[in-house]
Amino acid sequence: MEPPTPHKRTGRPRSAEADRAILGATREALVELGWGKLTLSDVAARAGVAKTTLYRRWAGKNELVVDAIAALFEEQLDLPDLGSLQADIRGVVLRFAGLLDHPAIRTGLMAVVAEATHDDALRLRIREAIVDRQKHLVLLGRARAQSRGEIPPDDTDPALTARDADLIFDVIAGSVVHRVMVSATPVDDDWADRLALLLVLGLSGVRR
Amino acid sequence: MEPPTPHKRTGRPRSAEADRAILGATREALVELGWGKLTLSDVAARAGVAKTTLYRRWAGKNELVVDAIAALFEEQLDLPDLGSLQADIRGVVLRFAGLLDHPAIRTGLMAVVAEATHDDALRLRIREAIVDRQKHLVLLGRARAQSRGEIPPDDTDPALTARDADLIFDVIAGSVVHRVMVSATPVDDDWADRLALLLVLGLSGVRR
Amino acid sequence: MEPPTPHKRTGRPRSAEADRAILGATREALVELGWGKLTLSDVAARAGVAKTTLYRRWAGKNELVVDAIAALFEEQLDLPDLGSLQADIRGVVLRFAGLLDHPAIRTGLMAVVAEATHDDALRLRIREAIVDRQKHLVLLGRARAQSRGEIPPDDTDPALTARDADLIFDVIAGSVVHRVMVSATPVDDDWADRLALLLVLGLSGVRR
Amino acid sequence: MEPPTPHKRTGRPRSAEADRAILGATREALVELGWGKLTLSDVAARAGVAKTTLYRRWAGKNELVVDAIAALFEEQLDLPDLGSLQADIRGVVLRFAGLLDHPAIRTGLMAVVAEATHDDALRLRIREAIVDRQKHLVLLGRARAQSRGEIPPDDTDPALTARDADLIFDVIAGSVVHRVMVSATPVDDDWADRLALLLVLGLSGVRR
DNA sequence: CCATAAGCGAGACGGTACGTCACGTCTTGTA
DNA sequence: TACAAGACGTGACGTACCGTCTCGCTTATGG
Repeated sequence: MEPPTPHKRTGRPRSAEADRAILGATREALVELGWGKLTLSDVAARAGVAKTTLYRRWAGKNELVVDAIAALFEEQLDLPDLGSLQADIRGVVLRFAGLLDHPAIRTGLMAVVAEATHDDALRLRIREAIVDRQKHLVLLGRARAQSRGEIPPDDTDPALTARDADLIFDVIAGSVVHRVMVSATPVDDDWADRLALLLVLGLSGVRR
Repeated sequence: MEPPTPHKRTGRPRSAEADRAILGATREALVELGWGKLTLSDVAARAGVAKTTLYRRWAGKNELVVDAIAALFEEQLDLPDLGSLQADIRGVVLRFAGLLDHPAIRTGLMAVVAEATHDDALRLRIREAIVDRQKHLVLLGRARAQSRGEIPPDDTDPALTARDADLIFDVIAGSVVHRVMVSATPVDDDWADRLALLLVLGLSGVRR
Repeated sequence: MEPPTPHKRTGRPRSAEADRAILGATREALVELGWGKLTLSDVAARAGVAKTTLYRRWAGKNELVVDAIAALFEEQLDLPDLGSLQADIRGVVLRFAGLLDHPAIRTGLMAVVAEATHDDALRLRIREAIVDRQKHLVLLGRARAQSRGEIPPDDTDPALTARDADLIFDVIAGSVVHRVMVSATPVDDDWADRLALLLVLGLSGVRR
Repeated sequence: MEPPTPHKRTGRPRSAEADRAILGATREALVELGWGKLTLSDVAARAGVAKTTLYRRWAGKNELVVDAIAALFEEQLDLPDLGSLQADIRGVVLRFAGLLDHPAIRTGLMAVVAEATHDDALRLRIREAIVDRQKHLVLLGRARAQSRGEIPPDDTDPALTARDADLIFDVIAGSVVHRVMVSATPVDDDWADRLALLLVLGLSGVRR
């Protein structure tokens, strides 16, 4: 969440307060207006900040929204120990779905992902700011399950380990997003249950 | 693909050639520029058509882009019988990933999905034009697996049946989309294999 | 005064009304605000016209102000026959000074001349729009004086003729401008009288 | 040239070097960019000085540029005795035109004059720093001509005397400036000759 | 068979937001 | 206290697209 464009040592330092206000105003505007109607002028006005201050820190709408959303992910997603692998998966699914319940997050996230299909720098930024930070949840869940004896200990080959984590991550995140965005059906306890069960059963043998 | 706004009989008829040129130009521009930078003036120029001609047929950017993308999904996917449930899943995963390999489809699909997050009519249109056409594959695959004896016959409750099909559909489609769009890693044979295995194992017990 | 950038035959024609409104608004704003505070956005607003319409016709503030002032010169400067060469000169001096009495014209004219010292295109535009159109007054005045027998008929060499006209023009215009701008003393009847007398006497022998 | 805003004794003294660098950079930028495009940030950068240093000494663009230009007019013009009134006039015309040959003087002088049209303090400053210093040449020239017997001795009324000197000054200076700035034609020997002749002849009778 | 009614290209129009620039002020750390 | 550096709020800039609106012209049908 710190300013993405760091600066030299000299001169007046950038206001950290401004950063906070801007990201907050961005989320607020995103909720009220949605991606399409959100304008940087409006964000600046809401944050009580000059437009130039905003452009000094972010290159454009995409970058700003990525950071604004990333901050939400940061604070919203964690993985409380619910006692079993299935319960842990169920928990993270519901939590993720809860995030996507905010219309602004839903819209903003999809919009930047869409833009990222033809903007590699943007895709990289999304990866760093949002995706990679959540992937550790998968690793954490697996470690817990191993310590509980629910799944066998790690492969000796770390490449295989990472490969499997990536698969699980794509399945969990992708399923939830597709459910919410495309099927446009809410993620309820029952659905989360069944997805968690599917994964727990499947995981038992996915390693070859 | 015919003009969505039909017109009276009299006067000079609308040029069908223009419709084709506009939709083609839209897809082309979408790939090059993405949703955000795509402008209707540019589309008109590419199509060799006046802006008025374009606005006579479509109400705005959303409608135009959805139509342009929907045309790409006209033909239904099919599901050749590959001998086992796992092979069938693997097949449909690779086939779907193949679709997303086209830049026009990748960019366009994400763009309209993003837009649909705050446009219910648009979401409905996507459902009808794109999603529902593919969902029958899940049902077909299950029927085959049942006839092979790989999974037990249908629940007596058709609601439960539909519920499960929806889950599978969200998992398959969502995982592939997330892999391609967010993780930005190609879907290869190995990944498809592992996803199919995960599902086959998981399906054995997901029914309660 | 017609649009400086002519256009093709096709498409919607430019509004002549807009041109009139813009030039009028420019003069009005020039009077109220002066050159420095005059903004094109404000001019557009006064004229009830979009900023784009303004930029479609003029490249910038300088060009616009030149045209706005030129129109004033056009309508204000003429040369009524006052019966003698001295009276005619006196008349044009007072008339020119009257123009420079408007603070906005004074400011605007000097500002564009100052800018023109390092902008050849602008200098050319000033020449064409303002200076050259007034120079004919010198020729007209001379012709009248010759027909009255106050000065001898033209040289047979037209180059010499033009050379002399240029000298007279620089002296009259320059003296008035210097009096008003630099000496900051009003041009009154007495001063005009004495300048006219100086010139009439001087002209009697300036030709060699 | 000393800092117009004097300061207290205590603390670090202001750098005289900075003053020189700033005024030099201002003249340089004025020639390159003209009044309109000249920016104080740019001047500061050229002078290797911070903007604060600049604003500590001058209140704004106007004040800075006037000081920068005034320094060029420090040394007074003189008037060598060339043997006749006409030759003396010719000499001062060429000398003044020579001054306007420097691009910095040409541009800067016009710029401050333009600015002075709506800034009385600025006009006063120009009068004191530039104009009045040159006006004594007119008086000197007249005295010489009188001692040569070329023109009659002074009026008994000193007001009339000053009045005539002002007229001559406006005519000479104004004509040269108009020739150089507006007509954008160089002042050559021939033009100076003819202007001087015009004045000598005219002066013979301008007194009433 | 030609009048009517639309379609069409071109491009101007009133808007709105953009992203940039310079202004003049301020807040740092260093001299 | 001066100074270099540079962030800050402000406000105009000139541009880009939006969706609408004339224009003058073309192309089908139907009275």
